[in-house]
Amino acid sequence: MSEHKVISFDNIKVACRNCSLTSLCLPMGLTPEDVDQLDNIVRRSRPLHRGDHLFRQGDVFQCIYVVKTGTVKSFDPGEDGSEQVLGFHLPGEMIGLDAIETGYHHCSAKILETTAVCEIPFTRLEELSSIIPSLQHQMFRLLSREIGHDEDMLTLLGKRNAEERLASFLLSLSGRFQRRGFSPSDFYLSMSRHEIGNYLGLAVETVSRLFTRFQDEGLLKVERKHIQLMDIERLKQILHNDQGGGVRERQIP
Amino acid sequence: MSEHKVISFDNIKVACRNCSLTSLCLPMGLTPEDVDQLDNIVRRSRPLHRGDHLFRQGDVFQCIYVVKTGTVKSFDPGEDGSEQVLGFHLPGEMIGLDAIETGYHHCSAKILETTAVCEIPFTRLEELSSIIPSLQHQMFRLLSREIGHDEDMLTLLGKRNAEERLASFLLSLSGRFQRRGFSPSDFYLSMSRHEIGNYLGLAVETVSRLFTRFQDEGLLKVERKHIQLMDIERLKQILHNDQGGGVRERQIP
DNA sequence: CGCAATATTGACCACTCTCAATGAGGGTGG
DNA sequence: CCACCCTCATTGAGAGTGGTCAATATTGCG
Repeated sequence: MSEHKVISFDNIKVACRNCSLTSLCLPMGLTPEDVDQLDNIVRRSRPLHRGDHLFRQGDVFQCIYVVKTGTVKSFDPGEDGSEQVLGFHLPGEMIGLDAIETGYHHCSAKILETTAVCEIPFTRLEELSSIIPSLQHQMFRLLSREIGHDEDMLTLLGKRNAEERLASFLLSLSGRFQRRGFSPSDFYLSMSRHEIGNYLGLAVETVSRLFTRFQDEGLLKVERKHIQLMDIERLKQILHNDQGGGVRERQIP
Repeated sequence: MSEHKVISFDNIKVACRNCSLTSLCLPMGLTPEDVDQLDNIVRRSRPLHRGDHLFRQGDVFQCIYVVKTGTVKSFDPGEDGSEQVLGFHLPGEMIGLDAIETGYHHCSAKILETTAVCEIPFTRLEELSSIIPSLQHQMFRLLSREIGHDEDMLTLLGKRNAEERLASFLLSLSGRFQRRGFSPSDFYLSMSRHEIGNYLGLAVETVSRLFTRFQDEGLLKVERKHIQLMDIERLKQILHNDQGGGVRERQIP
């Protein structure tokens, strides 16, 4: 029966299975029956278009979202309109986990390119998690992963210079594309330079200059949104460059 | 029976109840019986001393820790010894949530001043969460809160200048002390200037200079570790100061 | 086709870091 | 109990990364 669904042409089911599989099920020992149960509570939304809001900060929290296709950015709109981009979400990635605590969305989420998402009503997901221990475990893992990722970003913003930040960003994208079966070295950016800079704590101009410099140094080719990483190894070297260089930052006794 | 424990002089039980209450139970509708069950799996560790490691990055993950008294700092030691301080944990706060994903600690944790913690074996906590839906919900909330807090830190590091960062840091401490019944305007820092700077993405010298400046401006009095906030309102104003000042950062269309 | 948004590039400047020297505590051992 | 040392904190001077302002492509959209 589970098999039936996988090979069926019931697009909605298959689509949802895809999202949930990627983020929720694949890594853990969920039985096919469990997956079916999960599938049953997952809803696929209408296609969303660039500029649409998936939700806004302060909205009542009802669903976790999983990107199926497209890209979503999450951001803190700030009290006065000064955004802070918190993340770019590619297919298979979840959005809205920060809303569980208060029941209201802690950040906003906006569509960067035509996107399909799966909606998972959180209350039902909780109910199911109580019944299926491995699903509960998987949920804990997902939340924990988010924390770990945010901590990595804190290190990026707290310790790395502009060059290292952009290299890290590109390599992150590269890896995420690769894991999803796309080219790790040839892709299109769905976000603007402005959004990249905002995300990395840099000015637009700095991002632009760095792209130019990276290109001049043969690290990549860039033409607007189109990126080709020519030397991934050297990009990785940038990350592990001068970390030990600063004697003073060596350690906190 | 639950009442009995509360008024008993079984210090260990009471101690553990205190931790679990603060972080795990208070905000949610756990019944006294649920709390008892939780108490039964919570262990109180021996007192730890300054410099001790609670755990190290890469250690096998077994327990969530809740600070009972004292202060703990969590940090990413970095591959070469360049630390990134990720947080300072006061009584009632949890440590180790980022380890759930992989089963290995994602960061290290070190004692800043003599500290007592409660250990909560995570496997048993998971088992209990399956049985007690409101505990599961509370766990999801705790993890979500951590994500939200990290996101706030990303905004701090990505958008705020040195002055705003230190003001935000002091106000955060102030609020957390107040919530625990201590003075919000008169407290001792358990971390060094170096650690504060590291946490805020600033050099030690910058932190030191800012303390001096804040004192000169009458915002606070500082003498080594002893801080007295003299004008909390003005400190808060610093946070909401020039955010709208930059026209260019107004919004991302 | 033309306007608006986006991106690139240059010049300048400022915030913060780095380097360096001094002072103040805190702990240890004589 | 004091001297010594080591770490931590403070302060000053100078430098540099990256931000700001501004002008000019370039693109995309109505």
